[in-house]
Amino acid sequence: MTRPSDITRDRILKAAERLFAERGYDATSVRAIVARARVNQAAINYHFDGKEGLYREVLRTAFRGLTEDQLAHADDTAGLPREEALAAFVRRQLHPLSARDEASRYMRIFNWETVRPTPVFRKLMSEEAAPFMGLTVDLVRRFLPEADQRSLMVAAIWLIGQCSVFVRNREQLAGPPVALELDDMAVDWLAQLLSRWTMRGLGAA
Amino acid sequence: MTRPSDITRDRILKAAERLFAERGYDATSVRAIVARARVNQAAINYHFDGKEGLYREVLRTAFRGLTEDQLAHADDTAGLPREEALAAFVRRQLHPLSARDEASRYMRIFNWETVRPTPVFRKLMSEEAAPFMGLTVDLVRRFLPEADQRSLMVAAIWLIGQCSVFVRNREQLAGPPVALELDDMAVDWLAQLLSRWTMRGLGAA
DNA sequence: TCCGTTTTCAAACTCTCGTTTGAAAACGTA
DNA sequence: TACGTTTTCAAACGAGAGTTTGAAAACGGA
Repeated sequence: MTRPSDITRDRILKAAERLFAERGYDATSVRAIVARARVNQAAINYHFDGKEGLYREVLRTAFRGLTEDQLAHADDTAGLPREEALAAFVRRQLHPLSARDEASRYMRIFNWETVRPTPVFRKLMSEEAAPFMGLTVDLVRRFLPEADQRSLMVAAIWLIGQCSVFVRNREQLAGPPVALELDDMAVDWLAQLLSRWTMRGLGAA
Repeated sequence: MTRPSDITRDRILKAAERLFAERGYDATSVRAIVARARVNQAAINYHFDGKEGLYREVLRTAFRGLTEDQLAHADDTAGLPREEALAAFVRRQLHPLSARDEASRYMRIFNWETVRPTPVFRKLMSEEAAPFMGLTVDLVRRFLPEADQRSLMVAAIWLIGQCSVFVRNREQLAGPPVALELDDMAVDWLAQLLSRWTMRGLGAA
């Protein structure tokens, strides 16, 4: 494997991932991508059938990367008491805060999409978000056993939203007027705080 | 006042506000703006010294409009019991869900900025967001009278984040796999749900 | 009314974008 | 080695972007 052509493909993907995360789809030019990847300009059209096709590929990678972490632990948490399962879920959702890795970039790509979703993203979302949403709904159901489906859905989004506001706005929150510096220890502290408030909110002791 | 030239200026501002809110800065062309405003293409450069100057002006308007809107209700809520004050705050934060008015557009322009803040926006934010944050911190302090400043800050962001996740992602949440349709009645129901969970989370009965 | 200023206008300019092209190079297999 | 295929490459294309231009029109005080 790893034929020369695959190397080119990979370099493009890596460069595109970084640039899309940093500037968004529109503001990222094909020329900027090929310059960073040090490949020819026509390579994107050859390997990905255009800029949009490349973006689709990057989005897929990002989505898998973000959700597989939670999905991989789905079985573990199912065996835990609901309080511990929730705490673990929150801690994992906050993970991009304590690591400047792929997950942070993936999150950033998603941020661009939340304001005005591209058709590519909409499709991906409607096709592949179900497992993750299901997992989250299952979790909140353990606290709201009698709630209807719509309430469970809202509770799941509520839970996700509480975490994502910190992840999304980390950079801004670091500055005035909030000045919230989040080192690794602070992230653990934050996770505990959020877990406690969420559990109490959903009616646990 | 309202000389003919001011009318042109105003038409451009109104059209730009709508288009920037809808599509963001990059994806909005000056040709689209002048078409909607029904003015000549050169008018933007004449009156605002270019697209960027126009955006700066729109951003200023948006910021003023939003902060005035939020802070105008600060006095009302100060007199209410903390539970009612919180409910009113949540309902107010969810307002863009049920109205397509100026405030919703302003919020949307801000959403664009949270992904990749322009220098103009950063400055505006660090200088003028303090009153709104202060208001929110005051509100959560009524539930956490003994908490330190950092916890209060986190609680304030937590509160804001719970609401904004529904506002920001309204379009996506309407589709699969969530399929959360939010008409006016549903927004009221959602506001009640969020208020209740938040209050319990922060330790109120 | 007259005249200098302000404002509008259609057209063109320059730049960057994503994509296409056709040939050259590299590759894999017999 | 020889040959068909895959992959790379430099160059150019057409579309759309923001801006500039210079003249025409509208305005406003004397």
